[in-house]
Amino acid sequence: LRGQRAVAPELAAKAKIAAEKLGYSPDPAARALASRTSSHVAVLVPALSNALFVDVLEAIQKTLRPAGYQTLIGITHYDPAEEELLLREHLMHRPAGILVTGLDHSIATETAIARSAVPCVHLMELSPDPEVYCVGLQQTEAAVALTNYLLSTGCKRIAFAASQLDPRTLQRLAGWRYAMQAQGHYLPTLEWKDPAPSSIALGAKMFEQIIATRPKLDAIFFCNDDLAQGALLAAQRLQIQVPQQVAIAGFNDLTGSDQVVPALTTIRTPRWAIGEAAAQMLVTLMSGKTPAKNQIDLGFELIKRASTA
Amino acid sequence: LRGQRAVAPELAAKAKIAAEKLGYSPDPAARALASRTSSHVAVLVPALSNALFVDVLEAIQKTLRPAGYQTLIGITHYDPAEEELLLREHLMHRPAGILVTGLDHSIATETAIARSAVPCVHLMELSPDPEVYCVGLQQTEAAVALTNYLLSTGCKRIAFAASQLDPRTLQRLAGWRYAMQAQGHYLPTLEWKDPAPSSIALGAKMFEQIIATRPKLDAIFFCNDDLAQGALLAAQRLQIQVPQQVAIAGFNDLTGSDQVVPALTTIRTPRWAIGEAAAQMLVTLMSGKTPAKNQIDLGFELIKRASTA
DNA sequence: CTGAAAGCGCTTACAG
DNA sequence: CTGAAAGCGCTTACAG
Repeated sequence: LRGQRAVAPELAAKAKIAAEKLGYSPDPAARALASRTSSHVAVLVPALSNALFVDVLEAIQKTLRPAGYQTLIGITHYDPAEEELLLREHLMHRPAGILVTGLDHSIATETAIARSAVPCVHLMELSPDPEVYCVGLQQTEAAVALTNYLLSTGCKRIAFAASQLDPRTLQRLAGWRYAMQAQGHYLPTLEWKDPAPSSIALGAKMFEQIIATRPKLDAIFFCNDDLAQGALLAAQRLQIQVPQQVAIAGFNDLTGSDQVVPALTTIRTPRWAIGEAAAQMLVTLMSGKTPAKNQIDLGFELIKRASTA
Repeated sequence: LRGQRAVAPELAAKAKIAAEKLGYSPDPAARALASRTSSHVAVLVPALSNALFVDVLEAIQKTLRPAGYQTLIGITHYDPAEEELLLREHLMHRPAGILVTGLDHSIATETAIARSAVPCVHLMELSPDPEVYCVGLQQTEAAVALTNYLLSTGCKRIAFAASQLDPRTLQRLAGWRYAMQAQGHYLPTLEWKDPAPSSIALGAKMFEQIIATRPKLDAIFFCNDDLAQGALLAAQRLQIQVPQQVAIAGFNDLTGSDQVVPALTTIRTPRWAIGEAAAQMLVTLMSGKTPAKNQIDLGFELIKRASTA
């Protein structure tokens, strides 16, 4: 009835009809107990308040559901300890697969995944280890590309404003730093860090602080679009012309970034494609097959808009 | 070991120690099979692109996880047919409880829930039927309150701009209509409807269309904050003064609404409290108890900001 | 208050 | 290619 066994076709058809008639539906619990694996996939993301992950999740579900898997979403709040706890809880339920964000996890998380032998694909980043399954983009390179673009428009004093300070933000910081150093424009005082979660309100606050402290900046590169959107609003309140007085750029091309005034220069990240490809790779792994590649780099796109010269 | 049975305490302690030593962890699949119920709760929300539901979900998970339940999130995309399909899939897994958004569901959805005998709590709205478990607010009344406030500031020609046209949006439309009719200011031409999902970009587009068609409006009441935020940006591009030329109001008090220029007048909805209270009510029901009340009205708050006079 | 048996509804070897 | 038995790891009555 599951199409697993070589059965005479008429017999299978008869069984199917009988099943229909009786309204039979298989019990996932019994199946899970007998087969020692469930149809659940645990997905661990840092936060849904970052619209980025909403899009990733949407793409994951769209791919996993037709393949017969249920998605269990865990929100780690960017906290490795919470991630570890969530993972333990999910592992108890013997998921068929795991999708985790990024590559930086606690040792306990890493070993728990490895020991469980549950297939696992990493989202958003690319690992130097070719054995690790991951789908993402070169965060560092994307930041280099954006910084180089800002430099090419004549900006020299380009600040980097980081919030949350999660691994991907720090990779972008490294990319900015690399590009700035390459042109001899790097200064430690151009780095702004705030561990608070990114939001429009935080972006506004950071912009006010940065402008108050360093009034002669050419540009500010925010690690996420919501911060940059907030900065644009703060600039409007302070009557600071963007990009004439200071250029502003973001990262991710979130919703609204094409609407703000001026429209935001940013890096578009292929989050739907990442979610879909990662889910697809996991489906392959869960069915016992080997994916064509262990790593998929989906790239990024520099979006030039009016918030930079 | 589960603390269900009356057991001599020393014996229980001994068992506990042995369990620790052996690294015992119960198998949820076996438990589900034997007890005919799982520890899963299915949560059906329309979309995660509306930040409102991200907050509701966060509160639900925060309440359900410590109680030992796993959350299975289903996204219906505001489509009753998709909701029905999702619910069927979830019901197959015999969830311990269900949380659904709103009260308008397909007949098949309603009967499937009823037949399953799985406890179910409805989110966001309040039912006229006292038997139905629900936690939410009076959407209609909230819209009346906001409209009356706009009227009290001297606005007469107040348009209502609706997107998505889901049940809650239509309730708000009804509230606006009621308040406008009460003052004799209602005109059918003041109603603007767009079935597309609400977003900042759609709000900008709607604002441009409305202004082009009806240049002499006093105010526009958008059914959701993201639309209103987009409208504010469009007004800025068109150099239309808010609220001097036209006042703008939204609904939900989403993130950023306090930051936009001018800050947005809106209705703050208690979404975290709704998620928490609904999850709590469901936990009570799942443990076989009767909740204190079947319906919880968590109210709303009128937030007066600079986008209205 | 405690132990041991039966059974939940499947899947997986194992015979035929 | 097909049928029937054993067993997955729990919970739930049922004896003692």
